[in-house]
Amino acid sequence: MRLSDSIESFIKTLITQEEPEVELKRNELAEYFGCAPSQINYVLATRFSPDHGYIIESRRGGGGYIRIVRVVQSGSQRLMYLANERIGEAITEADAVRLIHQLAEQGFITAQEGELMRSAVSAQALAVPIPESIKAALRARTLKTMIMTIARQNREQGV
Amino acid sequence: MRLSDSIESFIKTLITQEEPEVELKRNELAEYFGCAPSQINYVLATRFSPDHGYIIESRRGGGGYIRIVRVVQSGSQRLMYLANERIGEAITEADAVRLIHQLAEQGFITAQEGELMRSAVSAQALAVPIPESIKAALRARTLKTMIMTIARQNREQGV
DNA sequence: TACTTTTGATAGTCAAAGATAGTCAGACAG
DNA sequence: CTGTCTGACTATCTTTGACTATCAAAAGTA
Repeated sequence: MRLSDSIESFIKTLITQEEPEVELKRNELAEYFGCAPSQINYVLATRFSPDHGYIIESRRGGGGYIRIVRVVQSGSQRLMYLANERIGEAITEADAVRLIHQLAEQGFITAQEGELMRSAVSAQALAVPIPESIKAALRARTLKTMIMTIARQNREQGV
Repeated sequence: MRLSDSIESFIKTLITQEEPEVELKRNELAEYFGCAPSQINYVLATRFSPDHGYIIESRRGGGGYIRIVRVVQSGSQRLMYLANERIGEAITEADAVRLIHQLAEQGFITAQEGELMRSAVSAQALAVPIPESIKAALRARTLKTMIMTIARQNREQGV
């Protein structure tokens, strides 16, 4: 069994129905598995990304931590579909606007939140000197991260 | 745990709705927490700055003190100030988080909208291969655009 | 008395050390 | 070739201590 898989499973046993978030020390976890600390980052990046339905928060320095939050039930469906199939690795502004509109129509977000999301992926926000391909990737990641945040809020409110 | 957080909480329990200011002795507080007096300054600088919505007044010498006052500002002028002066051409994630927190505290946005904004400028959203300098510029533009959107919403609602 | 100096009590600043986490290029394994 | 893993380097956050600045009151002085 691959190390990454073990770490992944381990973390997943810590995340339960009642408590869908864990807080870890990167160094402790690395020591527990006898691996380089950066290995933890690799696992987080490849198995706990927004694409997988997770949000990561962390802090450096004394008392630092990594918090892993599961925002959607495995196979919870509609949002994951939107995130993975509809958005993918890149998305145009026009498609993003359409998607946001649907989210609002389906009651996932309020009109105000929709406008905020639209601002975040607008040409104006992305008006920095980088290739359009990178902008499309940024739009995708930003949208997905925002959608995961919404999902998390909904979950916390029992929606 | 983290000393700074304890001190921060302690001070915040002393500041209430009815009494938005406290007066403290730096040395007494330091002794209470068993730390170096300069630790208090660190907490004030990182958690009670004007950016956090507080003003500090103090006096040295015999009978010296530190007074912490929570300030409440409002109006869309404030939003413009934040967008133009406070953000500039680039901003770090940490600064962005502080600013968003302040927007929420001052009632411009809901806590949920704040989290949405946070996610839009999070490391996770910006995890594409571009230099940190570009990311800082993107954060700045994204934040400004979102703030302008909020300002417009407020106007339309006559806030 | 009126003015100046000294002293003790505070608070402020800053740089260094300590404690974490993040990034990325390259080695490695299947 | 792809995905995994590591290590060196970087970034960020916290804590401390030595040194500095300020103030009020007491003491000294004319």
